Amino acid sequence: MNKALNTREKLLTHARALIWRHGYSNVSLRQIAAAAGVDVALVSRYYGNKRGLFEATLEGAFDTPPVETAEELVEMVVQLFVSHPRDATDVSVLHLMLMNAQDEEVGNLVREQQQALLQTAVEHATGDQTRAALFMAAILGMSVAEKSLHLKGIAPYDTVEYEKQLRHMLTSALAYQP
Amino acid sequence: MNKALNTREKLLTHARALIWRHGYSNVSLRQIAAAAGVDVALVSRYYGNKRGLFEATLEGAFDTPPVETAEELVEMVVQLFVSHPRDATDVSVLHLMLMNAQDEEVGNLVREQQQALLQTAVEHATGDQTRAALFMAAILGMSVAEKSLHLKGIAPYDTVEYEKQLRHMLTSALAYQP
DNA sequence: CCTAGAATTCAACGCTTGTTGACTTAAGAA
DNA sequence: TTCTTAAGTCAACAAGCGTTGAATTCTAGG
Repeated sequence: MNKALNTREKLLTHARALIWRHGYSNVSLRQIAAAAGVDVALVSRYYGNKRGLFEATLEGAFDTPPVETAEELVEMVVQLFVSHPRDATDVSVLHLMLMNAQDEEVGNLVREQQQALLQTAVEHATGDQTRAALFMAAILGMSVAEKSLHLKGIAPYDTVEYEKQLRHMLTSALAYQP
Repeated sequence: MNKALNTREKLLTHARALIWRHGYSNVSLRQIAAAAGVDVALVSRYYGNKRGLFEATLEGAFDTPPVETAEELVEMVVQLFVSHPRDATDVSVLHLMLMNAQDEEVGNLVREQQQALLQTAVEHATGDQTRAALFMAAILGMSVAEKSLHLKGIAPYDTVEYEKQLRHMLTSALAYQP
C-alpha cells in the first residue's frame, strides 16, 4: 500500500506540472501517465477521472500567509505568483490561472479559487475593491508579458531589474485614487 | 464563383470569432463549419488545412496606424486591444494573443506578429525597450484581469471608470525610469 | 509455501479530431 | 439544350481521446 501512495503522488505531481503549464484540455491522461511512468488506467482508479485528478492538483494551491501591510501584500503576491513555484515542477500558480481560467470544463473551479484570493488577502490589505483589482492586474500583466507572451525587454535580461519593474507597477496600482 | 468567395469569407469570419476567443486547439473545424453553415470539407478546399485557415485570420490583424506622441500611442493601443473588436465578431486582437500565444502548434505565428507590433509602434513611440515592454504589460494586465480571469472590480461596473484605470496604468508605465 | 487481496497491466469501447477522395449538384458558355 | 467546370455533399480513414472491466502480477499474512 506504500507503493500505491507513491504512484498516486507521482500522478499528481506530473499532472500539476503538465496541466498547470499547458492547460487542462491541452494535456492528455496518456501524456501524464507516461511522464509519471505509470499506466493510464490508474488515473480512474485513484482519482475517478481526469477532472478529479485536476481538482486534486488545486488542493491548497491558493493557500497564502496572512498579510497586514501593503508591503507584505506585495511580497506575498510576488512569492506566490512569480518567484517560487510550489516545488521542483517549475510551474507557478499564475500559470495555472492563465492557462485554465477560461477553460470550458474546469475554468469555474480556477476562477473560484482566484476570486477567493482576491476577496481575502488583497481586499483586506488595500481596503478597496477597485484598487485591489488594479493591483492584481498589474502583476498579471507583468507575468503574462514574461511567461505567456515571451515579451522581449521584460524578464530574461536581469532579474533584479525585473523585480524593480514589478514593484513599480504594483505600488503604482496601490496608489491609485478613483 | 461569387458564391465561393462568399463561403470562403463566412468560414474566415467564424474561424476568427471562434479561434481567437477560445483558442486554436479548443475549436474544431466542425464547430467552425457548423457556425458558418457550411460543410467541413470546404476548409481543406479553400484553405488547405486548419493551420491555413488560422493563418488567414491573422492577415492584417496587427496593422496599426503610425503614432508619434505618447498620447497617440495610448489611444492606438486602447483602440486596437480593448475598445473596438475588428468587426461584429466581438473578439479583439488581445484575445487572440492571450488564447493562442502559447499554443504548441501556432503560438510562434502569434508571437511573431505581436513582437513586430512591439518593435515598431511601441518602441518607436517610447524610445526605450524596457519602458515599452512595461507599457505592454500594463494593458495586458488590465485586459487579462477583465476578459480572461473575470476579475470583479475591473470592468463590468463602469466603462468610464475602467478607461480611467487603464490610462492610469499606461501612463504610469510610460513614466518608468530604470 | 500458499493464498487473499491489493496493485497493476492490457485490450477494448465509443467518441471526436483533421483530412481525403469520390460523388452529386449548380451554373454559365456554346 | 448540352456540356464543361466550378461548388458543394457525403462517407470513410487513421489517430487520439477518456473511460471501463477483465486478466494478470505483486505482496504481505497465516
